[in-house]
Amino acid sequence: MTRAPSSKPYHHGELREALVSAGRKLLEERGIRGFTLRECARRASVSHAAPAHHFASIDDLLAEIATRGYQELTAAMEAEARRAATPAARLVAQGVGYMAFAAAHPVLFQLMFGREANRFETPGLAAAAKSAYHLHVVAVEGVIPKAPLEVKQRMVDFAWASIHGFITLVLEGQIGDEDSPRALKARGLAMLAAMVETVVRAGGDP
Amino acid sequence: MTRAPSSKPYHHGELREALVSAGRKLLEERGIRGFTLRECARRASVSHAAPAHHFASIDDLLAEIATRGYQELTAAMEAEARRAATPAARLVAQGVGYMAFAAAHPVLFQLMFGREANRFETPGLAAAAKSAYHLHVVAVEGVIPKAPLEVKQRMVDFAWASIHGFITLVLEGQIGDEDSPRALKARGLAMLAAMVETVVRAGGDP
DNA sequence: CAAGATACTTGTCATTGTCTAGATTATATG
DNA sequence: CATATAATCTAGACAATGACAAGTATCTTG
Repeated sequence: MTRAPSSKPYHHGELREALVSAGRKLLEERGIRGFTLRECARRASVSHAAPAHHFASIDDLLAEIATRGYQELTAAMEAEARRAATPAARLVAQGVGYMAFAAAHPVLFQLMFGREANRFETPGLAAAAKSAYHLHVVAVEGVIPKAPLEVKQRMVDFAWASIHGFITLVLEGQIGDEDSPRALKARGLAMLAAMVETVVRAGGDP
Repeated sequence: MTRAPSSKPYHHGELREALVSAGRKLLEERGIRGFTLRECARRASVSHAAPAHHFASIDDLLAEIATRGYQELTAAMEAEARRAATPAARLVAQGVGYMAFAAAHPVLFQLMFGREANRFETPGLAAAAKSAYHLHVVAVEGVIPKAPLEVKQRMVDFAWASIHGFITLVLEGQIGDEDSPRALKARGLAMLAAMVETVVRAGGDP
């Protein structure tokens, strides 16, 4: 199918993918401000103007990278969730998946949830973000299926905010900067436990 | 005291302050990626190389702007907290102040809690961030003074994460993008109420 | 095989951060 | 007060960047 290029063919063949992949690495290495189109092109072994045929602008490439990020985040949450036996365990597990993804790809995560990627609004980006969001909704509904809709919505806000806030503060060094990785994980799990307890109570009280 | 410059004196007089002030406006206008030193210089009516005498690099200026941001955030939280009658009300009020500040200065807030400002580590930046953090500690301790230290610490994590996560998701458009400002504020308050209830319960149970 | 579309290169432009050298003003020392 | 010295600013230069234009090579389709 795809022939192995002997020397250097004029057509790259999979330049779009190569740019996304190189860009992702570059992003983690140098941060958002250090991200450049030309360096992506260099790493893909093409000229500096080649990317223009696949991405309208640097923001377009960033949006694509962010989109992939949302897809991976969703997959990471789902993978953890599958191991959970109860709805409450699933909510915790998704939180663990969420945090683990963010910790593994801190700059990508910041790109996804910063305002930079959204400057170039792609339908794919919105859809990918939506499906990650949907996982939170499903997990919370599993825990409090009989609660009124408004309570459910508020608890989705609450669950997501706790998870997202905690890992964001950790990544920025505001929380647990002096803790061992082990201790930090315990802090995260304690946070998730408190969150789930709140959700359970909100559904089971009345 | 400070004479009003008739035409254009060679020395600006307060260039450092002018750069910080101009930079802050520029930041909100164009986002982090659109922030440039030369535009700051232009807005302060000096040459492009003038800022170098006050800031070692563009990251240094960004760090200074972030530092001011933390100081203002602290002040905003304290101002709200002063109106609160009970410890629980204070915890909520500080959360309101936190969110209001973030909503009023979204890009500055993103700078403060992104990884960009921290690339250039200033002692002032760390101190300013610390004192904002300290307010959360004090507020939580007020609500559950008799709880064990570890519970307190976990609840500080929890409270801060909830507040920070919620407003971050709002700013990014992930939460409440279709709500009216009024409805969104209600969602925020509901979130804070759920958070405070959890903190109270964590302290009063045993 | 021809013709046109696609993928890529080279060259260019204004703009950027940072550096060096020089000009101007403030301050301190005698 | 005079003058040396430091602080502040300007002007010019450099490599790097994002974007655009124009040309070249390869693929595809008729």
